[in-house]
Amino acid sequence: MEQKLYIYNTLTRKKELFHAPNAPHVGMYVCGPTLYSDVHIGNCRTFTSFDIMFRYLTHIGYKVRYVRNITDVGHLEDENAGTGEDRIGKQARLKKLEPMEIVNRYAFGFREVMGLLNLLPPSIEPLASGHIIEQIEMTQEIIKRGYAYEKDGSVYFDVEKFAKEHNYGVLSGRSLEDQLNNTRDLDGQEEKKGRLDFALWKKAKPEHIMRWNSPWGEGFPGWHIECSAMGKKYLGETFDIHGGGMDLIPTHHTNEVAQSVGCCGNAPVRYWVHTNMLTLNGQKMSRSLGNVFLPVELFTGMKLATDSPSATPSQAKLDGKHPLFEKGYSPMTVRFFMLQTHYSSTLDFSNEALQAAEKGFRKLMEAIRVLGKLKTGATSTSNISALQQKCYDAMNDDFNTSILLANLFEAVRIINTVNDGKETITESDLNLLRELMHDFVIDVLGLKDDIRESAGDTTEGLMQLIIKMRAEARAKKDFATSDLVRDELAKLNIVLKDSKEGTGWELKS
RNA sequence: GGUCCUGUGGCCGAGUGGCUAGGCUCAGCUCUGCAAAAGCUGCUACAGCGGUUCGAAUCCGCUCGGGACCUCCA
Repeated sequence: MEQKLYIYNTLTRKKELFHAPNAPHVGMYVCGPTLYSDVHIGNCRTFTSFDIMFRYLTHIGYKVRYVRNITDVGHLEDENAGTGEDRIGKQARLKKLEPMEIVNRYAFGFREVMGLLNLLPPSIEPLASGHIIEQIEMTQEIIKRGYAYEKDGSVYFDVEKFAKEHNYGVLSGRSLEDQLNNTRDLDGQEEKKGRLDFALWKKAKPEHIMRWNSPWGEGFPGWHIECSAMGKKYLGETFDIHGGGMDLIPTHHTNEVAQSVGCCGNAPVRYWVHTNMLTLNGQKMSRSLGNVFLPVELFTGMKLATDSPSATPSQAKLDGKHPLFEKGYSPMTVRFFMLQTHYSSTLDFSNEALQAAEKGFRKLMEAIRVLGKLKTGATSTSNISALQQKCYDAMNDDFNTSILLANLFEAVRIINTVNDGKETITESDLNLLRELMHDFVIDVLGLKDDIRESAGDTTEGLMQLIIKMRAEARAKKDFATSDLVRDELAKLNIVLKDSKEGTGWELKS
C-alpha cells in the first residue's frame, strides 16, 4: 500500500513528506543508551517511540535497517570540560569489576526491559568499543580536512573554523554568537582553541581504565564520534532518519552533524526526529536530577532493595512498596500509556493516568478477543474501510498514535455493538476489521495481551471448566453457588463477564 | 541571564481558523436472577487581556503560570 507519510524534521522545523531515495530501503539510526547504570523509564519512552516508527515504516512496505547503538566506552562525567571520571570506569572501580562486566550487566537488563515492553530488536546494535578503528579513521579524515587539531595526545574539533563555512547550528537553531556568549565558563579547557571545541579523541590519564592505542597515543574516543562513525559504516554517508531524545539536539547531534560534514562534506541525515521527555511531577526525569525510577519498579509497584544484585526485572530483589506507585502496571499498560501521547509532547507520570491507561488497554484487548467470535450479517452498519483509512491517515501524520488510538476505540465500539447484536457486519467487512485491528494494534503499536498471556493454557482450561459448572448452577437457579464462584474468583482478581453468548473472564492486574 | 517550547473539560491527552478526537472518572438508562461486562445518553473545555477576521481554543501582541536547553542525560 502506498502511503504518504509526513515526518516532522528538526532540520526544517516542519512536517515534510517522507521521501527515501533508496526506497524500499530505509536507514534509521537512533542514539541508544550509555550503559553505566540501568535504563530508566524515560529512556524507554524514547526507544518505544522509535520502535513505533520502525514498525510503521516496515508495515507500509519499507525495508528498514534500524541501527541503535550501545555506548560502552566510558565517557567523562563532564564531557565538555574534559574533566571528571569516566562513568563506566568509575562503576568498574567501585564494584571491582571489568568495565565490560559493567556494560554487559546493564546491556542484559536493557534488552530484557526492551523485550518486556515488546520493542522489536534493532537490525544492528553496535557497540562503540567495537568501532574504535572506525572512530580513529574518521578523526584522521577530519584532521586531514582541516576541521580538527591535535593537542597533547587529544584531538579536538575546531568549531569556529567549521562554522565559517557551514551552519554549525542547523539543528539547534542557535547562532554561533549566542553559543559563544552564553556558554558558561568551564574548567579544564586550556587545551582547546575555542570554547565550543569538543573532543574527537581524548588522551587517557594513567588511572583511566578504558583505553586504546591511536596515532595520538593511548586514549579513548570522544562521545559524539561513535554515532557518526557507526552511522556512516552501516547506513552510509547520508541516510534517511536519525533519532534520539530532544535533549541531544544542542550538543550531541549538533556535533554529530559537524563531524560528519567535516569528514565527508555532506549532511549525514535527511530527517532528524526528536522525541520529547518523560516527566515526573512536571520535571524531566533524568539520571542527573536523580528523579528516576526503574522499569521493574513501575511494573511491580515495588521498590528495588538496596542490596539487590541487579535491577534487571528477572533478577531484581524487591523490598516493599514503592512510594510513587499505588500498584504495579504491566509493561503493556505502560506501553499503551506512552502511546496515548504524541512522541513530541512531554508525558507526565501519575497513578491516575496510569490507571486510566490500564482500563483503556484492557478494553482494547477484550475487544480483540471478542472480535474472534463475532457473527456476520447481510449488511454492515459501519464503514470499516473508511475507518481503516483514518488509521493510516493518523499514522501518516507524523506517527500520531494518539489519533490512531481514538480510531481504534471507534473499532472497539463497533466490535462491541455487533457483539451485542445492536449492529451488524458483513463477512468481508469483518475480515477487514480483523485485518485492521491486527495490523494496527499488534503490528504497528506492538501491543499484546500480556496479562492474559501470563495466565497460560492451564488456567484457560480451568476457567472454562469453572465457567461451565457455574453455568449449570445458574441453569438450576442455584444462585448461591454461582455467586460464590463469582465472588471467590473476584478475590483472585478474576472477573466473570456474562453475556448472551456465554460467560467470559478477565484477569485484573 | 540567553535561546526555545508550553498552558485544553473532574483527570490524562489529540487537534484544525468555522464541521468542536479518544481514554479514564461521574450520573442516568438498556441488558441481567443480582452484579459485573457491554451499549446508549448526559456533563462540553480550550490561562488572562487586547488585536486580526464574517468567524479563533486554533493567527498576532502583551501579562501570568509551567517546562526544556545553554554542563553529562533518551
